[in-house]
Amino acid sequence: MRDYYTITELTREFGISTRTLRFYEDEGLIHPLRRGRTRLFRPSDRVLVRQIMRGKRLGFSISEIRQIIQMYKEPPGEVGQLKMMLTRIEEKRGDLRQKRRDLEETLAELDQAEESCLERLAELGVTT
Amino acid sequence: MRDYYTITELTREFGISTRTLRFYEDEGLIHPLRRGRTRLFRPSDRVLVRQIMRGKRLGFSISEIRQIIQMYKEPPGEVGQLKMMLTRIEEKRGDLRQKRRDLEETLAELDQAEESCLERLAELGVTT
DNA sequence: CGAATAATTGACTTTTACGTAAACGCCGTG
DNA sequence: CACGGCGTTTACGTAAAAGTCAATTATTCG
Repeated sequence: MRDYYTITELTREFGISTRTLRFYEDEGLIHPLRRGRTRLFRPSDRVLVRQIMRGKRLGFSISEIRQIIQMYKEPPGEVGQLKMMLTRIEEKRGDLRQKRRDLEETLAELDQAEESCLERLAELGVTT
Repeated sequence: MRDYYTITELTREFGISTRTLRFYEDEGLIHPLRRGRTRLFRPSDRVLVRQIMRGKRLGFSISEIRQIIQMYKEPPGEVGQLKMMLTRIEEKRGDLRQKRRDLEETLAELDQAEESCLERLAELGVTT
C-alpha cells in the first residue's frame, strides 16, 4: 500500500483526465493533500475515486454521488442527523433496487434478442 | 389494450414532458403514427418508451439506448449482420454485468454505513 | 545549469439531454 | 364564432460534466 499517488497515476489507473480529478476536487468529492501546489492522493482518496467511478457507471449524478459518499463517512454525532442519514440510506437503497430490476429486465430482453438471432442463423443453415 | 395513446397520456404515465417524447422521436428512438400532424402512440411505442426509461435509469446515453433498442427489433436477414448483432449483444451484456457488480458493491457499502449509524445510535442510548 | 517533463490555474468550448418561449393549427363547447 | 385546451414546429437557452488551450511554475535528469 503506497503512501501517495500522483494525479497522473490515478488518471492512468481509472482512465480519466487530470481535469476530471480536479473537477471532482472542486466539487468537494475528494480532498487530496498538497505539497506546495502539487496534489498528493492518499489511498483513501483512491478509494473515493473508485467509488465515484462506480457511481458514474450506475448513472448517478455528481450530487447523488456526493450524497452517497457522505454516507460512507464517519456517522455524525447527533441523533437527528443519524436518523436523517438512515432515511437517506434507505432512499438510495430504493434507487439501487430499482436499477437492479431494470438491469435484470434488460438482461432478460437481451437474452431473448440473442435467441432470435441464433434461431435466424439456424434457419439460414449457419452452425454456430 | 388500447389502440392509441396521446402524447400527454404518455407524459403522465412516465413522468416526462412532451418535449422529451418529441426529442426521442427526433433521435429516432420512437416512430409514432400521425393523424394530420398529431402523434398517435401505439402500444409498441409505449413499450419502447418504457425501455428508454429503463435505459435512462441505468445511466445509458441516448445513443447507447438506441443501440439496445436496435437489438430488440426483428433480427436482420444477413449472416454478417446477425453475427455483428450477437457481438454487440455480448458487449452490452458485459456493460450490464459491470453495472451489476457496481450495484452490489454499492449496496454492500450502504449496508455497512447503515450498521455504523445504528451502532452509533445504540451508543447514544437510542433504541431503534 | 539548462532543457525537458509534469503540474497548476483559469478561461473558454463542447456535448448531452432536454427546457422554454413564440407563434400557430385544430377541435369541441357554450 | 370565439375561446380554451391540447398539439405542433422552430428556435434559442441551459445545466452538468467534462474537454481544450494558454500561460505559468516546479521538478528532474543529463
